Amino acid sequence: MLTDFLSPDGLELTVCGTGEDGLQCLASGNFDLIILDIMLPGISGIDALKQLRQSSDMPVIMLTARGDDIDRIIGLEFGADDYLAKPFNPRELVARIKAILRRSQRERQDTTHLQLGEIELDSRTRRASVAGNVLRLTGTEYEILRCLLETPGEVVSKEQLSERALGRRLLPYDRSIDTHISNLRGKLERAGNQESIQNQRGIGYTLIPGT
Amino acid sequence: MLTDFLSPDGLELTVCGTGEDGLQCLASGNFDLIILDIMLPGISGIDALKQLRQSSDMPVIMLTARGDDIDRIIGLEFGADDYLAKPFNPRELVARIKAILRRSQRERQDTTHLQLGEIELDSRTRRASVAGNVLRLTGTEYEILRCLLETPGEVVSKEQLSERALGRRLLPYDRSIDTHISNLRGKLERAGNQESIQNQRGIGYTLIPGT
DNA sequence: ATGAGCATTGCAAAGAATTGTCAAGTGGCC
DNA sequence: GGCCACTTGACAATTCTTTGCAATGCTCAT
Repeated sequence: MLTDFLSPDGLELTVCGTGEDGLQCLASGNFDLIILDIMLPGISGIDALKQLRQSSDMPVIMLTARGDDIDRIIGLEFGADDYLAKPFNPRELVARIKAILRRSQRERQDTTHLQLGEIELDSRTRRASVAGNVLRLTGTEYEILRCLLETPGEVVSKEQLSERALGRRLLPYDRSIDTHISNLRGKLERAGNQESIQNQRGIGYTLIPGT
Repeated sequence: MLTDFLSPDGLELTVCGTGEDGLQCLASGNFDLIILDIMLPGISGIDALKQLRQSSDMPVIMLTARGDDIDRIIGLEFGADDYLAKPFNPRELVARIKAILRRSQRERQDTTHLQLGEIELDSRTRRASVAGNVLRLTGTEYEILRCLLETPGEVVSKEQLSERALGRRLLPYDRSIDTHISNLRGKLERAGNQESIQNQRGIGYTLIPGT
């Protein structure tokens, strides 16, 4: 039933019958949000939530029996993001899903001030600088640098860079990222930073503290 | 209230009522991160931050009144790492605390310096050197040397090396590791180091203190 | 102890895949 | 048109893998 209501809005849904099923499903797939019924066969919704929260802060909307304040309060305290009493209006569910997705998306991209060594990046003004020299970066270059700065020292795959900076999947024989990286390196070097972006062959790129 | 939300995640908290209090508290204890309210009795949060930044680069999260852009911008310019508008979602605070701790922890351990005899390895810049001569290692060679340096004197199996340096299982008839070891030896020797990488037949390789 | 037989390793060289970079091409926008 | 950002293609350079063979080490029967 839910699937019918969600798909017109471009939302995809995977249904799991039990808590165990759900947790297993989570491990195997890539999801943005969880709708969790308190009343579950097997482990309870609360327990499932508790377990989930140990490893993830994925948004959760709880479904509770009507007026069941206790569950609701407990749920919110264990880190649910919203709740809905059954029976619910499907349109309301869609609205809440969208509200939460919007918020969590904003939170993700809302880290304001990134810095590594002499490289600084202010997402408020979308400006980057090296040792105080402001860089003239294009939009794509800025996004790539931001991806790298968010996890300094760790490898970021070209797939990730393509999806986040270019907004599309990385295609075979796609040289765009390579070219952007090359240009970005050039700008960083001209501003005084050497060898900060390193390639990990077949994996991606790493940003290391520069000279 | 905050204490209740932070302790489940293993975070300890010390609360100070005023800015003066806070600065004094900092001097006496060992902290990882500061949550700073702009609105403080006594000196303002901004002033406290300014003062703090003269002697420390400890991570700071600022709490501002909702939508108070001015405070936020000033705060970031004086070196806050992130901000949160009041009233805030406690989970969001926890998430940001963790993000910042993760970052600053990584920066700290990225300065890790491995050394054995005259072989040195700087994981910050991913550079290796022998007796001061910087080596030109490829990514894989660097990873292999790092594996060996992490447990000097102990045997590291080829399986481990393959998984950590190449990111795949060691296949039958796979000679890649052997070849990389060979090349690595060549580079070490040319830089002045003799016989540091020894083979343990059927088991793996060992790094021993060099010449 | 000795040497044949087997598995493992060292190393060089060829081959394949990935990446760096330049230059040209495309398309949007003023 | 002219400018700018992005994409694409070409070519060289780099890095990794595979292959071949000689060298080494281990086991076991003699």
